[in-house]
Amino acid sequence: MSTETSTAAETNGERAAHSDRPAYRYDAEMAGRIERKWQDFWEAEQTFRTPNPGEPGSEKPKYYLMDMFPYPSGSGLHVGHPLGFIGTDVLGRYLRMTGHNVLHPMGFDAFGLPAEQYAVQTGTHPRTTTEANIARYREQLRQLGLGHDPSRSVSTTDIPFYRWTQWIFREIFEAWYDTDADRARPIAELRAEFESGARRTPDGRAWTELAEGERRALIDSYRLAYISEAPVNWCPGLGTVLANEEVTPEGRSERGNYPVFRRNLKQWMMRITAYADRLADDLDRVEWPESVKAMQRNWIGRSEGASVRFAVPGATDEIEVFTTRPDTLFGATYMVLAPEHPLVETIVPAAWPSGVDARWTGAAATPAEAVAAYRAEAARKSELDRQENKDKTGVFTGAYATNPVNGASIPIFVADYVLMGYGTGAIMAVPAQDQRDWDFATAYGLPIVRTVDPGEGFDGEAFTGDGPAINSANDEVSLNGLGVDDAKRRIIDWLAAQGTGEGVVQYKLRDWLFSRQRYWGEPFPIVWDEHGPVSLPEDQLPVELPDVDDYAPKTYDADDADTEPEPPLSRASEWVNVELDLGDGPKAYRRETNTMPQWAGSCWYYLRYLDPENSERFVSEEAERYWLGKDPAKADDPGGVDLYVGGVEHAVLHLLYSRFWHKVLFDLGHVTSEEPFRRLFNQGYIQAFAYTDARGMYVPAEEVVEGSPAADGTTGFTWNGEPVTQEYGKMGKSLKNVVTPDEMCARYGADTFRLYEMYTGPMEASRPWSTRDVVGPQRFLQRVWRNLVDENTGETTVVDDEPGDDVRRALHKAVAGVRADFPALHYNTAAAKLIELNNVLTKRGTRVEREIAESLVLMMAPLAPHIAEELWQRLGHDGSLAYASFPVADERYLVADTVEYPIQVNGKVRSRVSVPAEAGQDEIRTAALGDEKIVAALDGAEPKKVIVVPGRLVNVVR
RNA sequence: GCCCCUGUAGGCCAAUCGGCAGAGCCAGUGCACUCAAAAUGCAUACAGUGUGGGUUCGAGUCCCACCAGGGGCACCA
Repeated sequence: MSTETSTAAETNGERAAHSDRPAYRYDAEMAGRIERKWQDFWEAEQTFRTPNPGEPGSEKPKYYLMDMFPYPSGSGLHVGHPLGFIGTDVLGRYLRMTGHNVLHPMGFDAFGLPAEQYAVQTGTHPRTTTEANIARYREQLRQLGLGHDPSRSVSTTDIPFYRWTQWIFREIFEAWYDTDADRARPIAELRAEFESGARRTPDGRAWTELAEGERRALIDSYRLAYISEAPVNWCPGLGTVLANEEVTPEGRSERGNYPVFRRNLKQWMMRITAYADRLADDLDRVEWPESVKAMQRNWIGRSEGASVRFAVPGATDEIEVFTTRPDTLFGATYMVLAPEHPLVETIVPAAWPSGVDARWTGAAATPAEAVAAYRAEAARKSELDRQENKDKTGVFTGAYATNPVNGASIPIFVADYVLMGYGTGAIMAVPAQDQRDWDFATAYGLPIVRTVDPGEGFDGEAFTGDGPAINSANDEVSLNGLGVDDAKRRIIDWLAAQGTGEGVVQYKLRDWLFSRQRYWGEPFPIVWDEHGPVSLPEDQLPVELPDVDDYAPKTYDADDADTEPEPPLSRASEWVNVELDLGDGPKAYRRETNTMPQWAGSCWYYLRYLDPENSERFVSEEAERYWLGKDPAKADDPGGVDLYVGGVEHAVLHLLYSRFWHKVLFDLGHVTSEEPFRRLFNQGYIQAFAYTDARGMYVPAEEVVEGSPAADGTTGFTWNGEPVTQEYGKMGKSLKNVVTPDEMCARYGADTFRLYEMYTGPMEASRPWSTRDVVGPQRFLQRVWRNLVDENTGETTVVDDEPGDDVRRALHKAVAGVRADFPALHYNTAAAKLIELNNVLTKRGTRVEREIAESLVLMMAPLAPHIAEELWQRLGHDGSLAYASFPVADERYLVADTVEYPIQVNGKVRSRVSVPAEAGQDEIRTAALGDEKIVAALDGAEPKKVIVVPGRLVNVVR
């Protein structure tokens, strides 16, 4: 604030110097007083306390409105953050005034790395930092006048909250996916099936023959939350595994720049892949932006194809491939295994076949050497290297496979363009119909056989389009002449009959890595005994985070890949080693020392808002059914939050994880809805200009002066006289372009700030922040105030006269428009209509009639609630207008007596005529053709055609 | 490379079913008020809708191609 050159200083200076300003002018100071007054009032009166089913008020139609909750960061909010929050608040306030029981809660996604890092540096407990940040956020949000129900605010770090996060984890752990019933079921039912013999064990032994350890391992292999050896990003220098996003393209940690290694480590996984089909299919049942649905479908990556087995003469194992183009099998001229494929080792012969192509051997003496060298090279490359370098490389294994459709002997290569992580890690290569295979075949001199006719004049390489099959017949089956889809069906049938393949569905979606070696997260409700993990019974929850001396995981020599993660909790040995009675008498256990990822709390917080105090259940059945239940009036409605607003950055992960958890809870009978969020809306972002000087350093954006563009192409922006370069993008501390809501509230008031944010564009549009434009909305509020209140006395100037028809028309036009705009989230146009109405009143210059004044105040209340409440009170009403009835348009004032029709001749407006509103088409036509300018334009000619659009225009074609 | 979104006045944005390109805000200009300025009020200029085709009586709106900006995916067999 010390370097302030802004108008805030000017404003304050002026006020001091000009005490002749009217005492009751609506300025920032007045706005501030009004805003604090009404915020206190709403809090004291519990205006926004929302009734649950059974309580008075719950008989109204309900509406569950929700924002994606924020992470309370140490730097607080900037003006971009509350855009969505204000948008939902406007809708909530509008819906309350139109008779709805609106639930609009707010909470905090408060586990996370920054608080933990701060703790590592300073020794401050993350809870201390987190709670301080939350308090700051609450203040910042409160001053914006958001109508949240404060009694429902939750934080994921609250122990009563994460108790239920643990409970849900336990439910997931204690469940398995029954693929026959296509739903999750309790694990006890699976165990019962094994015990009774209804379900057979994989090796056919009876349940009673299995040792306890074998039984446990078998059951554990079915669980929806399970332990797996998974390849993860292990960073010894930081002592933790990292998410993919936390690894740089160079294969180093984003934080600290330490080497990161792909290593198989034991981690907790969630079996989200069991839900792949339902997660993809149910996207058709929700009202979400198509782009987000597309991203989720893409992420799930369902593709239908066939699994085909190729025999390898001399080897015991077959090679199984996945292909989406089984119709091209006759064109498969070689095979490729991923470098990590386990069969690589077993099929490699001792020596090269005679006459092997020199390009295939990698100049190695034996296939084993060639393959070993290639695999070592591939292992060195990071995943990104492999993706960036699209030149096809590979090496021959020395072995051949037999194409099941024609018995052809085809060479088997190892190449890193085939990924172990997708399909079976092996492909049949069809260069004629796949560009990647074409590229490889060309480089290594492999044959190319077209099996789809690309048609006359095709001069491309691989042909991936549809066309009749050619060269595709054996003694038993012929695909020749069939289109791609028919050919696929026929060959799959044939493969199935032969026992060499069948139709299958593949997904890109992988199971979800769920454990982190961090302190500031939810502990797992899991202990370990000699056989594996055991969930704690419900009555032993929550498992609270222990206090520790050191919040950091154990770190190692940065290059020592062969180290093991040691989470901070593992050193809390008194907490880790416990004696518990889990039903079989007291026994020693070790606690799970990983913690859950930050996504865990956000997976279900929308459920806790419904019933935040419940200590018996994560949410009561009644509350869930009332707020989230399926709407029987809508076909195939999945239920869920009525409107969920947030940024697109959560398009996949958060929204997919939540949907997964919700479906598990549905399957287990804990909720009645099938989807968490019935309707999703992505708000745009407030962006900002930033400026750099000649050295590329950011300069304070607020102090940059805009000049006129110079002839040499420079933009004319200067800072301290120095030319600077303008950039456009995010708002951030390091970019020196942050504007905070606190500043805006101080300089203009919260209502002006709210109105500005809602007014500058539609909710879904991103747009630049422009402080100088904020005066527009402020002037509007000032004019409304001045139209209704005497600036010198503060008394209302409203009169009880009957308004004239002209004003009534303007009013009802605004009412009708605003009633359409608010529910559609078109706040920018709603505000424009209110400004228009107020401009009519201003221009008229007379005292405003009560009927008009009250309607205007009610209509602006969702956007600018504090000033509206204040005016409502000054107009003589007691209490809040939060539940007052929103004005209804009267049809009588929406129709005009006469309509002015523009008359076009050949599409160009030539004249206008006024016609009574109830005139029929013939009358309008006659009036138009009788108009003297039109008569002149026609010049005696008979019009070819006359188009009359009722209520719109007339077009005469000559 | 593939997919999605967006291009309207100096800036931000409006424009029901294809029907008069302008609702509103900022900045600009002029005037009033003022000793003056600020604030306030009043009045105003400014684009033919990214480009090129097409469909139509009529296109910002529909279709095709291209350009620019933003986003997503990217050897997924």
